[in-house]
Amino acid sequence: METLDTIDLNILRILQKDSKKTTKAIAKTLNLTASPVYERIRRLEKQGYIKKYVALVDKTKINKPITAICMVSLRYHNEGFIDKFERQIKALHEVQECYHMAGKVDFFLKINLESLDAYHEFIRSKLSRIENIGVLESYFVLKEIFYTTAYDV
Amino acid sequence: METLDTIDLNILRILQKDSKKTTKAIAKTLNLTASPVYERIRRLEKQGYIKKYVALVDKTKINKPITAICMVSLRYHNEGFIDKFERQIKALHEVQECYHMAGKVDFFLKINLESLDAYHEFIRSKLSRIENIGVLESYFVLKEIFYTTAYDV
DNA sequence: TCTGAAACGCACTGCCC
DNA sequence: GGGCAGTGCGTTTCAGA
Repeated sequence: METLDTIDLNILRILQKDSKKTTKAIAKTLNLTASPVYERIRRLEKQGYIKKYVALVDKTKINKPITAICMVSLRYHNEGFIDKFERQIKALHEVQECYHMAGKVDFFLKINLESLDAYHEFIRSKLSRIENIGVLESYFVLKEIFYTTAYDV
Repeated sequence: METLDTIDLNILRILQKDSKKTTKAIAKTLNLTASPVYERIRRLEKQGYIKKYVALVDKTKINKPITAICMVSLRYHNEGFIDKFERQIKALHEVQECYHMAGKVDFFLKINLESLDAYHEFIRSKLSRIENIGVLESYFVLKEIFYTTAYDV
């Protein structure tokens, strides 16, 4: 697994923005033919640089306009408790992202729902039912200023 | 622009997980032929339910192992200041996400970098140079427990 | 590692139900 | 709205350089 050259990075840049772009079109912008571009993409997939290809959906159109960031601190911090919490969070399909953090807050959760009512209900009947949660603080997104899944390679 | 039926939602579920799945394969799992699936996907794209198709890249492999969440509060909150801040943030390619929040914190930023040193340098030479920033608080991701771009449709 | 050509499969269209 | 058959294009493979 060698390091990536400029062509590889350019391919990643392009596919991170638009994975539907054809290898032919990519080849053209990189002044190559389709074959080497095709080979490189396959290599980037195989070596795990590209994890997957996904469709990004408009959350307001599918009735998930509310995004909340929820900061959670646990009461007890031994290994068993943390693992259990992680397993329980993974089972909640409303949670889109969950990070174990450094510092006084233990976890960041990003949650998408259809309404504040639904969020209230989510906290009441699901999140707060998880044992061992000490502090639970919610922040709401007023407006998405900027969002991209692309890294600056 | 009518509401989505079960087949549309199933297509969204599939494409959010794997956009490389062929219409043929999708058709098979939904007990349909390729044509109606193809038509529906085109409609979902045209009506904006599907915004784009992207490749998701492994951040550690491309040397961006550090993810930080940065909470920013502005000093002054009139319209001009907020707009200007948003424009300045968009120009920083290290920032992957930026949300205007409700509450005492004004903005959430998600930042990916190659090292803590790079983060230090980013704060010092870029973020803190933006005028009108009052409070600036950083949180670091120890471990990504769960991450998906898919909404629970 | 790239080019160029050849084979294959899927996307896409049009017509039928 | 879905099924079916046909066409073109992109993907995929391979020889050669």
